[in-house]
Amino acid sequence: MKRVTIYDVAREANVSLATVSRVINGVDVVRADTRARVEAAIEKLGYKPNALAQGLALQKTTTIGLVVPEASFSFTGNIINGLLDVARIYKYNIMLQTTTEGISDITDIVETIIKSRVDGVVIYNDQLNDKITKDLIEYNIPMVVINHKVSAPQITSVYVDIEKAVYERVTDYLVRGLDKIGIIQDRKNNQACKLMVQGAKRAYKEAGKEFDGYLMIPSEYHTSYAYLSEHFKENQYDLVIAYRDSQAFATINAAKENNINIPDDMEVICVIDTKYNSMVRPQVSSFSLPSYDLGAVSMRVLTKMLKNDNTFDHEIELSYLYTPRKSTK
Amino acid sequence: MKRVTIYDVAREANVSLATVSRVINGVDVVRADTRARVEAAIEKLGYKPNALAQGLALQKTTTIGLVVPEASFSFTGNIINGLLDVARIYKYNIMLQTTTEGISDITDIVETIIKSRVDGVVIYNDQLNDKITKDLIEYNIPMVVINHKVSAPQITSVYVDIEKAVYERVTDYLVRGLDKIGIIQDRKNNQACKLMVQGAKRAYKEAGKEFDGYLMIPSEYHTSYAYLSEHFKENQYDLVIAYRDSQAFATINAAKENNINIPDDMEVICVIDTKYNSMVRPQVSSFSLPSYDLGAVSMRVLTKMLKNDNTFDHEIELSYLYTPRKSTK
DNA sequence: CTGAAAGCGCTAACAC
DNA sequence: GTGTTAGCGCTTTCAG
Repeated sequence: MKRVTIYDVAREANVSLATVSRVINGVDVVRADTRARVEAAIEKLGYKPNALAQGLALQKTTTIGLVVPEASFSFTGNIINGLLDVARIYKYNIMLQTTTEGISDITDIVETIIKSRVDGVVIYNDQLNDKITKDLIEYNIPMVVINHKVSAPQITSVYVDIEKAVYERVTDYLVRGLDKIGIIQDRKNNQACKLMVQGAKRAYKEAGKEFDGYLMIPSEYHTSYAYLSEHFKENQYDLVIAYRDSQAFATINAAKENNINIPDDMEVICVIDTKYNSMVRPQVSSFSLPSYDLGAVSMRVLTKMLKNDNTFDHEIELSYLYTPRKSTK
Repeated sequence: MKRVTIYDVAREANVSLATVSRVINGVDVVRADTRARVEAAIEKLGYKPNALAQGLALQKTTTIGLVVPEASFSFTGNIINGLLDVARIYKYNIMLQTTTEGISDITDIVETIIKSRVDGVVIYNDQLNDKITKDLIEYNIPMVVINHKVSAPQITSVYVDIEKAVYERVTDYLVRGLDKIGIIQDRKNNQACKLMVQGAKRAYKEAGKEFDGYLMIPSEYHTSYAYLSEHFKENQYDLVIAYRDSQAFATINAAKENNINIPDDMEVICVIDTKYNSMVRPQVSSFSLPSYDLGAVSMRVLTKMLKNDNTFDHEIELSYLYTPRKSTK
């Protein structure tokens, strides 16, 4: 595969490389016939601009880095879809990296992505903490963080207020006198769980009670299902809230095992759901986090950051819509 | 953000840029103390090599392009995970692109990916046909195609023999005298469905019968579920085979709706499954396509192609493992 | 063991 | 309108 360069095209069309550059960049000063000649040459030679060289010369790559956790691709997948859809509109390329719990340091990953000179990066990761975000800020590159609120000039965050979502729902139950509420730990989503518990605590506090329903899965149990099957033998709940739908399914299965009827004996709600929630019986009531939008909005705002368009907020809250289904009364 | 270049490091360390280049590339001829000086300078300045410039100079980017369909990220997600895991080992970066049915031409997508001078590309897409693969071959770039057998020197295919899988299973039923078998169309996976039907046809033919169980979902129905709920009122099956688990779930739900008991009245099998299959009741028997391996093996073989290591086959068949679960007797 | 210099492919002033 | 030329940041002979 011999590569054809801008020089080859120039020679073929009998013009200088500057002119070729002009036509491939749509600079509108080239005479029509010259342009035609150049285009013919490009076609004939099958010339494709080398994005690398362009990137070097322009100091921009029209590529953004995307960092997501490796697991749970159904929800993440939606985010990616949303992001890619708008990336395509603005002609951005995506460099994808995944973080593996424990194994890979988030900052390392961002580091390798930055080496390839992306124009900006989008991060979705539940393991973010203050130390990491501080490191990220130092990279001083346009960045948007999904589902984690951060405040920094170079960083925009796009998120849903999970704390509030849980707070509102829990309050609703407390008002009705239902106060045996459990929140299931999700090992992969510390941050989200923390927010959920915070929301619950706030609701309980306002009701003059104290929240004590955090269901930590002991490490000897490999799955929530295994633990809950045991746990439900001794404990009963009015409502169980899980982060992802898969956990809600596990909860429901564990309940069935103990002859606990959903939703009559116990109700179940999850925060994020996937298409599988529509195929399962009973379907789980959820907050329907706008996964696709999370990705799409993030990319959209990143394009604005990249062109120094400041007509946007640095903390963008997307709303959720609580959707009751068959797992609640 | 002022960028620090190799020149800055050279000046700081009082050496030439050639020397700096040597140390960052681990060329082992630099005297220890010079090396130390350079490393100190790198550290002090926070220098990060510009992968773009390296790519230009080296004519290789250590980046591969990955093209996948936009939907169904759970199975695709596993492929991506597998691919990324081995990509990380070999220090490859990933440029991700998705194909959208109808909207984006696969060849266009590959084209934009090639412009960024990736060293190779991996494609997973069910809409591939002979015309497209022919175009792909012309790009003359190391390429591996997942789940679609192609024969070309520059292309390696990594796949599971779905035709055989279905053939074997169907034969098994036919032998037992069960010959009301349906295969559900999957609009997003033409190719896979075609293979499934081929397998069924072969089995029927060998049994001296003719297969007529291809369940085409009429276009006025938006979901398989909607159609099957109707369809099962009039038709009955011994076995229904779906491509993905989500379709199997739909089938099961539609069956329940018609008081058809799974697996007693009708059995259900799917080809690919996701983690959701373990959370659903009844769990669906499946062929357990090795999604993760599909990605991992593809990346592994691509690295071999890229270093002209020819110790591999150009058609790599991965095996499936038929896993009976609760949806079959 | 280290430095000088050419070249990777392209863009963007600056001339003409 | 079009051509010339100096970078963009790095690698790699080739000298020394």
